[in-house]
Amino acid sequence: MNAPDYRPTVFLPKTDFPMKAGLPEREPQILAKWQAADLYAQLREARAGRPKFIFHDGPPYANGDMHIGHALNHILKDAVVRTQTLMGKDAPYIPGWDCHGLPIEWKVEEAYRAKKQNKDDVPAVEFRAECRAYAQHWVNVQRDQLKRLGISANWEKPYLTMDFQAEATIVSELLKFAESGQLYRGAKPVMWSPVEKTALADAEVEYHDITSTQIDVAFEITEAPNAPELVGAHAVIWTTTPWTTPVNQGIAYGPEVTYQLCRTQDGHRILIAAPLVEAVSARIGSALTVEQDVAASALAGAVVRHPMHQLGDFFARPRPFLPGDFVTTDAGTGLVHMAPDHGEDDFALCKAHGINPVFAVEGDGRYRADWLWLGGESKNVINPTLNAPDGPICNDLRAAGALLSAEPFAHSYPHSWRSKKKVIFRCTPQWFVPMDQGEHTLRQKAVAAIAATQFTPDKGRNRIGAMVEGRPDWVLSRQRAWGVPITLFVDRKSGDYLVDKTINEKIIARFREQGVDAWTPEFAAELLGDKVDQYEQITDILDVWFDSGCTHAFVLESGRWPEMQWPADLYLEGSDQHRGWFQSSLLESCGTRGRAPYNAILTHGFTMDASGRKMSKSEGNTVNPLDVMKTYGADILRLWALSVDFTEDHRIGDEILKGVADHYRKLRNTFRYLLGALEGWSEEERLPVDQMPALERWVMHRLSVISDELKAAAVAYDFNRYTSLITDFVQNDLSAFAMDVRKDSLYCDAPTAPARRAWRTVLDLTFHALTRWLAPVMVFTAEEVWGTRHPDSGSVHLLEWPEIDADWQDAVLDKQFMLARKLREEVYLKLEELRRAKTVGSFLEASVTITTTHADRIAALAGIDLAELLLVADVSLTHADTESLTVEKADLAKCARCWRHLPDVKPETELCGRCDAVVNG
RNA sequence: GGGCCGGUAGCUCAGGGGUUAGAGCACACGCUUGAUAAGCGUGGGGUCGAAGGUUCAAAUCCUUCUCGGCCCA
Repeated sequence: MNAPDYRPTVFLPKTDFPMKAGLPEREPQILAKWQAADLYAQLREARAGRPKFIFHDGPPYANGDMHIGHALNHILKDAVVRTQTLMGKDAPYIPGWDCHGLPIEWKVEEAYRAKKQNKDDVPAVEFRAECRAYAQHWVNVQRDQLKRLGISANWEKPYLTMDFQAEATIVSELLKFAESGQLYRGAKPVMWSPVEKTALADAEVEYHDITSTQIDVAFEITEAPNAPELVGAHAVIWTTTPWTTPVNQGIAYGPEVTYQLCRTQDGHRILIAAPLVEAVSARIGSALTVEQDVAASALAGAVVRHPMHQLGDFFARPRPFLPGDFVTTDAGTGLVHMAPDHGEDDFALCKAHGINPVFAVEGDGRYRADWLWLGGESKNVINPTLNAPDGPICNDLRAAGALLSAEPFAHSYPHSWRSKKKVIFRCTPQWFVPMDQGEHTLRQKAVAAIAATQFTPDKGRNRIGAMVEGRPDWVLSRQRAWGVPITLFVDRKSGDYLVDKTINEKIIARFREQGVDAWTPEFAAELLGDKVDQYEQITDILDVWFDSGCTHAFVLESGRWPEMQWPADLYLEGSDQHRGWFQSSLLESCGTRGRAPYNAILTHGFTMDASGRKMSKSEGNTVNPLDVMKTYGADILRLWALSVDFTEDHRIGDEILKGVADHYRKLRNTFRYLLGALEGWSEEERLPVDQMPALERWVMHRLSVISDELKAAAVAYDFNRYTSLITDFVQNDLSAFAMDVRKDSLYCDAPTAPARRAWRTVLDLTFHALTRWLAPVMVFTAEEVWGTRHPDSGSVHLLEWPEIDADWQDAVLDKQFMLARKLREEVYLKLEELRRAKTVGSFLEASVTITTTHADRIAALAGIDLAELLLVADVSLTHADTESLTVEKADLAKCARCWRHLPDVKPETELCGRCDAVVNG
């Protein structure tokens, strides 16, 4: 006989909330609602007067589409701001962009080239206007893309470093350095194109294979306090740029290198590195006899003289041996000739020993007219004939008896991207901020500020600390057009820059009105009056790192965003910013305010491809966040970013995203079940805590414990822990256990039954907790879920941390359930055998008999309905002399409505007592 | 080449001297067909990047190597 169909009498979950998310279509609709309601403004209002959490957004460069690094970075920022907001803080988010600088300048130039136009023919004002328009275009593009990610920020009023107000702030900050005497004009070797007569950036240089002249040059040793026998011998240097020999000022040796004194066939004694004796012998065409080893330490304090010393003055000065870590024995002689004007290593080593550049080569690449050797030579230094074996340099050296070899040499050499001509390193005047000036130096202040800053992860402290301790003075100047000018006037006679507060205020005021275009000769004349000819108006612009170093002043302090405060609680960027923004902000703020502009720094690693390799367009292994959003949705990308260990490098790829999408589905389905299970809920149904059965109290205990753990994770910015706490709770405690156990009550108990009301009360608490906890992660889905149940109560994002009582925590109860769940596992192991033997299908058909020697366990489980918890027909747990666990098919009738196998099933209705009462009573 | 950092199941992550290294997902098999393009259960899967060393005992501490990353040269 067929059982009656009781399905219509069962209270199954009911909801319109779709299982399939359709995020790519749904998310933009939710976004539009937020925008229409101005959710960001609502948030500010909702949190007004609350303790503030000041996050300061680092400005991405306004160039190109959002890439995966931007996406990760902004999702993390958003998660910080949203979790802080959830915890009740007033956490404003002012997004910003870095708008000046070479890459933009370059793009605009590129457009000129395409039109066969020359940048130099375009008025500077016009050129800058185009740069400004270009930057604004990408700001708009990136802003839309970041909005689509669900980032909650003040998109109506972002900060741009090219705003006139920002440009005025940057000038004002620069002048603070000037007024406090923290600027000086020094020199530094830069890539220089003698053809274009301009400095070049690294990005403007390309390498080509060319043939140069390599020469070996002998310098006579005149003093050697640690090895007197060397006096009269010759130290041999090797170079592929003969034109630098007229500017030589010393010789570098490797402190770890062993040298040898060798005798040539014609009886000269020369000093070279031991591993290079053969190579040198071949080059100079003479057998070499090693006379003695010379330790590097013997060279300390030794001195040579220049082959052209007879010219006097500069050339007559002694040239010291200097220890240089960069000296290798890969090629050459193991002794490196030092021309501080023309090499970075040379410059740094000589500077450390008080030897300064001499500026012998001018902008057009020719030796200056008064230079004693080759002054007035018409060829510039990159001219091959000047450097050739039969050219003037080699000829003079040969005549002086110093040229041991001169041959062609093929190598890769930097060229100008624009003119394709060779470039040189050349010292040029630059503006610096000194790191070690005064009693309380900038370096000391910065080091102290680092010690006072909180780092997440803490290793960041190490990294920036090592950099700050070792870094050279800060070079502020660039010889460029698109940027904030260094607004200084230099006295042509004294070389000092003008410090005049009144003038400086006028400069700042003018910049507020006109921005960087204010810095014209006309303005200089207006400021200086008849003294204008006495001063040189500086036309260099500021390194964009200085711009970004000033964002704290503009955004936190200027009052343009009244919701902000100085200093920031947090800066959050990729670990590359230890050298970048973290440091520029630190130095700028220490120089002007004596402390860092932030209390804490959070860094993230880089996103690699699926196999852990760096993404690059040429490798074709990039993952485009815009595509991910189109395919999966922003919430998937967010869940990904907040699931990985972002403090290290981490990966993204198809398999990973599919895994994230699976996690998402689990969470979504749980919400769907909650919504269905809570259908028709009304507040009258709520049951007081003291009437809750044990399982309900245990779930509340778990909610309370997890609430604490989640808060701790959010405060520590440990989002990967935050999300896994939630998914583990949903998967293990709810889905696989409590929800499974309580299906019977939810589906079959009478709606008024206290047991069912208790469970629905807990489901309601769980719903409120989960929607809010997940709101900072799955921003769109949380809103969709919330709106499905509470369509008229505003955004989920306005809500605060769920009210969960610490009193719900119950260690005894937790132990009890740990034991019960352990037992459940053991029983299921046995039941699976029964099932494989086809004795039972559903575990509801099984009967469990347990004996144990542990009376304490029986006592601990007293008051818990084990049959209910294990979803079996019945459980007998008794004390005995042996441990045993047997399972068998229960000899009980099945209730046709609740499917449980029970003793009180009436054959005529096939209903158990409970179900009979619900259906017929 | 230098500074800093990392490598635990197919994937995302726990564990940071002490039983047989864990979780979730994925996979396989099964149950259910009343969360159903869902839910539940069981299972297989790891020389903890490699090699040395310290120790009674190493995924864990040390050294070297290797692979990868960021920043510099």
